[in-house]
Order: sequence, then C-alpha cells, then structure tokens
Amino acid sequence: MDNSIEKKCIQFGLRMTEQRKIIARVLSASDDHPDAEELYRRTSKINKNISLATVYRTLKLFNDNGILEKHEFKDGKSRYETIPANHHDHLIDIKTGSVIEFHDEEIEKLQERIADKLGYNIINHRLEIYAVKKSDDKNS
Amino acid sequence: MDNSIEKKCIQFGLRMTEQRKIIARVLSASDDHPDAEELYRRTSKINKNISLATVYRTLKLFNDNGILEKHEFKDGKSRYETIPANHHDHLIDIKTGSVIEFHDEEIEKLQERIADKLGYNIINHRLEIYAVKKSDDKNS
DNA sequence: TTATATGCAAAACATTTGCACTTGA
DNA sequence: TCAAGTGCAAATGTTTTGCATATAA
Repeated sequence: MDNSIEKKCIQFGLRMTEQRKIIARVLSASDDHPDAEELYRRTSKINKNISLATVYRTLKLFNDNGILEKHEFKDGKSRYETIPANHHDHLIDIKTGSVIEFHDEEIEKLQERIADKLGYNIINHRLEIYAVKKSDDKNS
Repeated sequence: MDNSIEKKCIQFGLRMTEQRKIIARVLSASDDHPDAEELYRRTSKINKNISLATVYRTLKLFNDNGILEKHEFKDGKSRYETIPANHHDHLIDIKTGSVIEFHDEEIEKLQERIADKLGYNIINHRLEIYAVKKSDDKNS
C-alpha cells in the first residue's frame, strides 16, 4: 500500500500538487481497474477540491509518462491501473465485468516472433479474453 | 468482389433496403478496416440518400447479426470488416495506421488453455500488436 | 515570482435516438 | 397495407479545453 507513483512523479520532475498526490495515492491503493469517474469518486472522499477535469488531466499525464496503464475494454470507458511489476493480460467476465489478470510467457514470445517475421518491433500489445464462467454457461 | 453480406442479410430475413444493399456492397468491396465516417463517404459516392445515422444503424445491425466484425483499435473510432473466412488478429503500424492481419494457431490454443484453467469459456478475444517497422525504428 | 496547475463550464467527438415521413414486402 | 427503416437534428456519454484564478518551487 505504498505510493510508488508519487516516487515516479518526483523522478520525472513532475510538480507534486495536492491533487496529483491524492490521485497517485488512490491509484496505488486500488487493486482493481477503476475508470475516471470512479477515481474521481474515491479522491473526492479524501479531498473535495479535485475536479473531474483534473482527474482526466492527471491520468493523461501519468499515462504519457508511463506511470500508469490505461485500458480500453469493451465497455466504452477507459480503465486505469498502476504499472504492474510483471506484465499481464486480461480476461474479462462479460457477465459480471470483473477482470482477471494472467500472464503467459509463451504467448508473449509468439507475439515477438510474429512481429519479427512481419518486419516489426513491438511497442505494446493488448490481449483481452472475453469469457463466461463455465458454470454460468448453460443458463445463458 | 461479390456481395456475400447481402446473401447473409437475406438468410437472416433482414429487410433489404436500398441503403443496406449499398452499405453491404461497399463493405464487401473494402479490403481495409474503414470507420463509419469513411463508409459514409464511400456509400455517398454511390447514393446520396444515405445518412451517417443509417450507416451507424446498419453497422450495428450487421454486427448484432454476426455479419461483420467491429474493431476498436486505439484511435478512438470503431473500424469494420467483413467476417473473414479464417479468424485473424491485427498488427497496427503506429506510424502509418495501416493494419496487418495475422493468424497463429498456437496463440489461439494457448488462450483456450488459459481460459479453461481459470474456469472460463471464451466468447471472443482481441489481440492487437502495436508496432513500428524495424527500418523506422532508429529515426524515432 | 511566475510558469504551471486547477475548477468550472463549455466544447469536442463518436455514436445513439426521437420523431415525422418513407418504403419494402 | 403497415411494420419497419430513414433523414434530420437533437441528445448522449466520455473526454478535452479555454479562461480566469490559484499554487508549487
């Protein structure tokens, strides 16, 4: 529950305003994938002096500096999480919206090989599996 | 350059209006990944009596009936293509925006295995590789 | 001090929708 | 005929931005 985001901000020489500190803190404390509105709700509980515009501006700033990861799952709004220690992809439960993280080294390597064969270097990638629980499957 | 989309529409009992025929024709004739605005531009050249709203409504209809594939790459707008004979994923050249299709059976199987291990059945998935040409890489 | 960040409200952008009119089967 | 589709313009939902004010360094 530390605030490694704030450390990174300082590293990058970003001005540490009250708002940015709080947004960094809330993000560090989140182990889910909140959207901007949800982050706004969480930060507002700590300090009323944060506008939704600032949340958006800060998320963009953090994203541009590689301080967080932005995801766009198929629900129309962007979701955010701290840069994970180890890269992972996502499986989204389309009934509940909950997100499971997974990592598969073999898939990573295969992607590298594919890009390489096509003459490309990977900048980033996105692998999302949309699925339903096996037990939910029958009564759908 | 046939119009297999129109055939599918008839199969599904969808009313074949002038507008839908043209949109189906344009989609069938496209071998890229146009967005709604671009499709509107292309259909307008054939018939002025097509509104952007109808393009959106028709794309949604076709998508809901599994007549086309909708993609949401990281450029903020949805892109469409006919259902391909064989499933493929996409590599997006982030300098030019051009899209290369690829397929890897091993990656497909690995995803199945992962979902299975987590207790899920895959409904669909999305794998996008964002990359730059090796030759472009130095002067960036 | 002063460049940078903020709050607010308005704008932007892709997409959807209400309504009166038109059309396919 | 008439349920279903259309054009238009207005509404939507998320994200961005202009501007006057506030603040970090």
